[in-house]
Parts: sequence; C-alpha cells; structure tokens
Amino acid sequence: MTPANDTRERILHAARELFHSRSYADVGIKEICALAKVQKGSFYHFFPSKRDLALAVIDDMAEDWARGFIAEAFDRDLPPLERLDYMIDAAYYWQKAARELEGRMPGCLFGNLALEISTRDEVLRAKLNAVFDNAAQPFREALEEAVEAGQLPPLDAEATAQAMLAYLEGMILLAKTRNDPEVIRELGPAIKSLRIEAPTN
Amino acid sequence: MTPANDTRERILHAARELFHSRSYADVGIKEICALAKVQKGSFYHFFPSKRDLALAVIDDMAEDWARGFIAEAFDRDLPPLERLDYMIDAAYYWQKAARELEGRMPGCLFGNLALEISTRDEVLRAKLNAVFDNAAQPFREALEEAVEAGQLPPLDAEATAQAMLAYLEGMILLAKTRNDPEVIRELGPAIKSLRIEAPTN
DNA sequence: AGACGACTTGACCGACCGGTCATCTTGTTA
DNA sequence: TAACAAGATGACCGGTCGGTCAAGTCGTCT
Repeated sequence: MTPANDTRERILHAARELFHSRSYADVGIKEICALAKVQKGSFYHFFPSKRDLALAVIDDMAEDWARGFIAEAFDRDLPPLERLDYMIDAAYYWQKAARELEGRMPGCLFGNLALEISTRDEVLRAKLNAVFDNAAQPFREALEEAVEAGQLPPLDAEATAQAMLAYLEGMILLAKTRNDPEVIRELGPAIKSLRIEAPTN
Repeated sequence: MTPANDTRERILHAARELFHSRSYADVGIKEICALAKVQKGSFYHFFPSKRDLALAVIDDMAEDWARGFIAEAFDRDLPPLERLDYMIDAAYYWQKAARELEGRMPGCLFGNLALEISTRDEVLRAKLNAVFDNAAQPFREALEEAVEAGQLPPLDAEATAQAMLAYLEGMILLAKTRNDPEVIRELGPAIKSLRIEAPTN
C-alpha cells in the first residue's frame, strides 16, 4: 500500500538507459538522479552503492529481456530454426530503432558491461555470466528440437548454443563499432551455419 | 640521436597494459605515470590528452598485433583453413597465459575499448572500426584461397570473413565473462563452419 | 493526538580526476 | 662557453566523483 512509490523503479529505469547508451564508469549517480528526478539522498535510500545499482539493473534488464525479446523470438510454437531468424530480426530492429533515436548503436547492455567491468568486479562478472548461461538455453532448446525433427544432423546442442550466443554478441560488437545495425542483417543468417559436433562417446 | 629517450614508449606500454587489463575509464593518468615511472608533466609533454593516448595505444597495439599474432597465424605458406586453427590456438594460449599471470582474462583490447567508448567518441570509434576492417582481411584472403583450392564451396569471402571476426570477438567476450579461456578452445573450431553464401548475380 | 518508520531533501565530505604551469636539468649546437 | 630547446619535475587547479548525514515531510497505525 505505498501509492505512487515508483522512485526505485525510476532510478532503475534511468540507470539502465544511461548505462546502456554510454557505460558504467561514465555515468555518475548525479546524472542518474537527474534523469530519474530523484534526490541523491533518496538514491542512497534505495541502493547502498553504485555497484548494487548495477546488480539491480542487470537483474531488471535480464527479466525484461527474458519476458520480451527472448520469449517472443523463441516461441515454442515456431519451428525451431525459424526462431533463430526471428531472434536476429528482433536484434536488428531493436538496434536500428535505438540508433535512429539516439544516433548511436548502444549494442548489448550485458556485453557492454561484461567487457567493461568483469575484470574488476567478481560478483558482477558472475552475475553477467549467469545471464549469458540463461540466454544460451533457448538456443539449446531450439537446437535439440531441430535435431530431433531431423532438420539438423546430431550435434552438441549445449556447445553450439553457446557458439551462437557468442556469434550474436560478436556481431553486435562489430555493428556497434561500425555504428551500423545493417551488420546484424548481413551477418545474422550465418548463425544457422554454426555447428559443433556431438562428442564421440 | 636521443639516447635513452624511451619515455614515450614506456607510457604507451604502461597504458596498453592497464587499459587492457582493466578499462579506459578506470585507469587514471596518475596510475599510468606511476607504472611507466614518468612524471605527470612529462606525460603531457608527449600526449596532449588521455584521449590522444588512447589513439596512440590503439595504433601501437594494432601494429604489434599485425606483425605478431596475425602474421604468424595467417602465414601464407600454411594451408588456408589451417590458418584458422592456428589463429584460434594463438588466441587461446595468449588469453590463458594472461589469465595465469593476472588471474583474469583480459579479453581483446580492441573489443573492450570498442564497447566502452565507441558510443562516446566518434574518432576512437572510427579508429577501432578501421582496426577491425584490417583484421578481417587475412580471414578473407584465407577464405578466397580455400575456395580457389576447392576446399570450400563458393561463398561471400568478405562477409564470411567479417562473420568469423565477429565470432572470434564473441567467443572472447564469453570467455572473459566466464573468466575461462577454455571457452575459446571449445567453441573455437566452429569458426570454420561459418558461411555466408555468395550474392546471386 | 501522537508516535513511528518510510521516504525526501540538499548541503556537505574527502578523494581523485584530467589537465596546467613555472621552474629546473641536460644534451646539442654554434 | 653561451645559448637554446627538449624533456623532467611536482605543486597546483577547478571540477566531479561516490557517498554521508542531519533535518525534515508525510502517511499509517495505535
């Protein structure tokens, strides 16, 4: 029964936006507070430190991601290999829209944060690692289904899923560096050619 | 005839090391000077700003990279597809060595910098983009040779080269996030399965 | 009514940031 | 040897950083 108490969420939302479009180190708490229209003292009422904010932002974004982007693209009613196309498409349109809005391709928040801080903060690194592990799951499911349906030869679904995730992140990295979302469209379809053979038992 | 004037190089070397193992924003000029055993004023005698230092570091590393790592792995006397294996191997051992030395996987300096600052500094972004463009070239040559030798079906060599570079960067990103260079070894071989078909004319 | 806890406010803190500068040393040239 | 410029020195600058805190506001419960 706390009416109109969306302060925490406003902070979270502002921080996510700023971290995504710039970087962790480059965005100060002052700026986050300004965007969230919150006073600094209030900020520290909800988050003990900037690092804890980052943890919360990752959780928040991961949840939104899983419910939105991922759930939509990896719809179980879709043929398994089509899900990959959907996913590439979704990534492309998302980055394109962001680029048109802000002038720059923000890339993947998780990838950005991972490269920026995973050498410096073990807890954040572990959290981002868990996000990637979860992100690989729907790839794996799709691959297993495709193999079962005979659409793909037998393969190491877990490893191939990770390879596909790696490829996705790499494409986004290159696209961001070129500031051109078209890279995703051009390179995207090749994700289906990635294959790691099943270990011989 | 400037004897023992290695100050600039000491700065460059220290900055490269620190930027690589941490990040651009997280490393201060004071720390770079301390590692390089140079006074702050001396630093600004050689570099007008931190940003200009970053530009120089990228150039410096790109050159070393092209002469070392790349030149070795993409030796033209090697069969084209073997070059890819060599490259993966080299990346693996390099990251592994760094991890054993420092306890953390530093990843790829260019990838790290690209995700951290390419939304904030257009010049740095363009420079990193050029580095990636150059890095894709040996991939492309190897692919063209492989196609010509009949080891691969016809394909879009330029696009596939970019896809491979993206995959390499993505693998390193994932490996860094897991702080485990073995990821490169496990996922690496799949780079050869990447394929983008030649545009139908 | 009154007390309590959740939340807000904005001034404040020490530390550190990138960058400046006057001054000094030193090797080279004329 | 005198002059000069490249380079080295470290104190110093304004600004910003993450974070603290005492003082308040306000809705809820007894």
